[in-house]
Amino acid sequence: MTGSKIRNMEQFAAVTGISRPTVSKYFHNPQSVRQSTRERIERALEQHDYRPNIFAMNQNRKLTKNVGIVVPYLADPFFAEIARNIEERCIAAGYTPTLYSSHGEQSLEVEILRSLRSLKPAGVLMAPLGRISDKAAIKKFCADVPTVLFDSSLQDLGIAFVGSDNPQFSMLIVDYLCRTGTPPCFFEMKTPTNPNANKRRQGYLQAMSHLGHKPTIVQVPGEGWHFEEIGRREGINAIKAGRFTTDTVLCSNDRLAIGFLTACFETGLKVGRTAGCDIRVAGQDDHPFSRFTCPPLTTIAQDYEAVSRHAVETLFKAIQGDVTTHEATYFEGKLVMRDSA
Amino acid sequence: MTGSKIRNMEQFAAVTGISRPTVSKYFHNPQSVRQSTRERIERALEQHDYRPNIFAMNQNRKLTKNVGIVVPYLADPFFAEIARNIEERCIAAGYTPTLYSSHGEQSLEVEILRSLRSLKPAGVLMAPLGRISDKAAIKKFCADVPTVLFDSSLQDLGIAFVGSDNPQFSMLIVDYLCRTGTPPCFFEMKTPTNPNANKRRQGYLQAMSHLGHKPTIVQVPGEGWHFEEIGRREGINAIKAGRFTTDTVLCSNDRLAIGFLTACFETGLKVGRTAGCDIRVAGQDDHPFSRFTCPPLTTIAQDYEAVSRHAVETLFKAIQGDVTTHEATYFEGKLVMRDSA
DNA sequence: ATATAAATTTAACGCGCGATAAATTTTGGG
DNA sequence: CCCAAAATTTATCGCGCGTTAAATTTATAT
Repeated sequence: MTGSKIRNMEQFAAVTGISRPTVSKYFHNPQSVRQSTRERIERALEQHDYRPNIFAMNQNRKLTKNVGIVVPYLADPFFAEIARNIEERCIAAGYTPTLYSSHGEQSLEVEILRSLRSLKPAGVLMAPLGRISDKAAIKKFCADVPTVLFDSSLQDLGIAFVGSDNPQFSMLIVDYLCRTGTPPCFFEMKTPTNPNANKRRQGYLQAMSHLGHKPTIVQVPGEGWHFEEIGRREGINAIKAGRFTTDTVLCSNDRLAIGFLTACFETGLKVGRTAGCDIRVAGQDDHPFSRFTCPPLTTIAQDYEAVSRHAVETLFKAIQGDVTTHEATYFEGKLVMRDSA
Repeated sequence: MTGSKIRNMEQFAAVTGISRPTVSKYFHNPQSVRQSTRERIERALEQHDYRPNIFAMNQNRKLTKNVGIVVPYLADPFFAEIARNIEERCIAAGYTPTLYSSHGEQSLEVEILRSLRSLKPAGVLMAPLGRISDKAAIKKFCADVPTVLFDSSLQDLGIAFVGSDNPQFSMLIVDYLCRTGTPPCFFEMKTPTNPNANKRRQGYLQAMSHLGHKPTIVQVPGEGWHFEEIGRREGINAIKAGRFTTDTVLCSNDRLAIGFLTACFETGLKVGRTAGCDIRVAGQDDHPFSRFTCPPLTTIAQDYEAVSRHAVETLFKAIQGDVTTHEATYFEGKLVMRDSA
C-alpha cells in the first residue's frame, strides 16, 4: 500500500495506465474488459484501495446496483434470518442491499418506500406489513420499481409473490395431531396482521372437516407485533374461561405459541405428548426460538431457504428483463416433531 | 397533486418562484430561510412531492447526513431492538440511518466499514463483534469517521463508549441469589465473544468473595453466535458430568440461559425457586424472550433505552464539534425477578 | 502478412446539486 | 421615510463519474 491518496477515477486510471472510460467499464462489469486490462486494474486496486464514489456513480445512471430489502418487523428473528439470507444472495450477485424495517407501522412502511425511490434501486424485495399496509402506496411503488413481495401476499401487487403454502401447513399439522391424539383447537388473533393467518385457519377448517372432526377456533383480541405477549395474556384468559374444548391446541404461528406455552406454565398446565401431560401445543413457522422452548415446540418449518432463494432469483430475472406475468410461488412446509405435541 | 413531473431542484424552484440556492438552503435547514419563503416552499412541496436527488446532494458535500449503525448479529432480537431504538433517534434528529449486521463474521464487519466510508457518514454507531474484531481496521476507521462504540468495548477506540456496568450486573444478581438461596455457580462460554463476559465473570468472583462463598465457574466450549444451542448442548453435558456444585446457576447472558433452561428440561431438572424445584437459573440482559421462557427468566435488565439515548447524544455532540477526550459510560442494570430463580 | 473484429483511447458533454461572491431586494427599527 | 442588516437573487464553478461518438490500437482468423 503506497501512501498516495487517490481522489477520483481519473487519478486511479492514471496509475493503472489505462484510460478512465475503460476503468469505468471495468467497475461496471469486470468481464467486459480484456483479461490483461483486468489484471492491470486489479493489481493497482490491491495497492491503492480505491473505490469509485458511490454518489457520483449512481446519480447519472438510471439503474443503480442498489437493492432494497423491507421487512415488517426486524425484532422478530424470523425476519432477521430471512433478511440475512436475502442480503447474502444480493451481495453474491454483485448488488448492494439496504435493509429496512417497518417496525409494524404503516407510516414507516410508506416512508421507507419514499426513501427507496430516491435510491433508484434496481429492485426491491419486500415483506409487507399486511392488513395495515397502505395498499395504494405500495401499488404505486410497484408500478415504478421492480418489486418482489414475499412472506405476506398483497393482492397481486409486484412482479411476483414468494411465500409459503399456508393451508398446507395447517393441514399437515392437523393431520399429525389427529393421528397422534385428540383433534386440535385453533388459537389465533382475531385481527391477524397478514393474510397468512386466514389461510392457515382455512387449512385448519378444511383438514378438520376432511378428517370428520368438529373444529373449534379460539380467537383473541390484540393488536401489534408483540405476539408472545398476546399469546400469553389471552392464552391465560382463554384457558381460564375454558374455551379450549380439547387438550390439543394448534397456534396460528410460533410466536403466539411461545406466549401460549408461558400461559400454560403460569396456569399450571403441563405441556407435552407423554402420559401425565395436560395439554399438547403446536405452532407453525419453526421460529428460531422454537427449538428452545420448554418443552421444545412441535411445528411446521417454513422453507425460508427456498423462499429467499426464489424471491431473489425472480427479482434478478425481472431486472434482466425476463418479465412475464405476475406469478405466485408457495413452498411447502415440513413437520418438525418435538416434545410439545 | 398536479401531474407535472419535477426532475430537479431548478424546476422545483421555478414552481415555487424562489431561486434555487434559497431552495437548496431550505433543504439543508428549513429554519435558515424566512418564514414566508419556507411556507411557499412547503406549500409547493405538498403538491409536487419533489425530493432532492440524494446522490447529487451527497457527492459534493464533505459531510452528509448519513449515520451508520452496525450491530454484530441482527438475528439476536436484543440487537434488533437497540438498533431500532437508535434508528428512531437518528431519524428524529434529521439524519438518515443505515443499518448493518456483521452476522458474527470478521470479514463482514471489515467490509461494512469499507462500505460505510464511501457513504461519507457524519458519524457511526457501532457495536463491534468483540474478540474476533479486526481491531486495526476499526481503529483506522475511527480515526477517519466519528464513531461511538456501544455494547462491547474495544480498547479505547472511537470518540466514546456507551454500555452497561457489567460487573455491577453480576454483583447484583449474585447478591440476590445468595440472599434467597444457595450461592450460584457461573455458567459461561470458554471463549466469549466479547469482553462483557469477562467483566461479568469478574463481578461474579468479586461478589462471591465479598459474601464469603467459594466460586464455581463452569466454562464450556463453543464458537459463534448460536448461544442458545451452546447453552443447551453444553448445559446437558455439564449437568450430566455433575459440574454444577450447587443448585443455583447464573448464566453469563440470557441467551445462554435460554438454552440452559432447555438443557434442564431435557435432563428432567425442574427449574424454579419454589419447593419441589431442582435448580434455580438466572440470566443477564433481560432479553426480549426472557419474559416467555418456562419458567420466566430471572435476570438483570440492561438499560438499553439509556444506552441508545446516550450513544446517540454523544455522537451528535461530537459531530457538532464538542469533541473532548474519549469517555466511557456504563449504565447500571436492574434486577428483574421472575420465576426461574 | 492481411483483413476484420474487438478493445481501447480521446474528447467532450451532462447529471443534479453544493458552494460562493457580488448584486439586489426585503425587512424592521428609529 | 430612511438606513443598516438580513435575506434573496444572479451568475458561475466544481464534484466524480456515466455516456457517447469517432479515432486509434490490439487481437484473431484467414
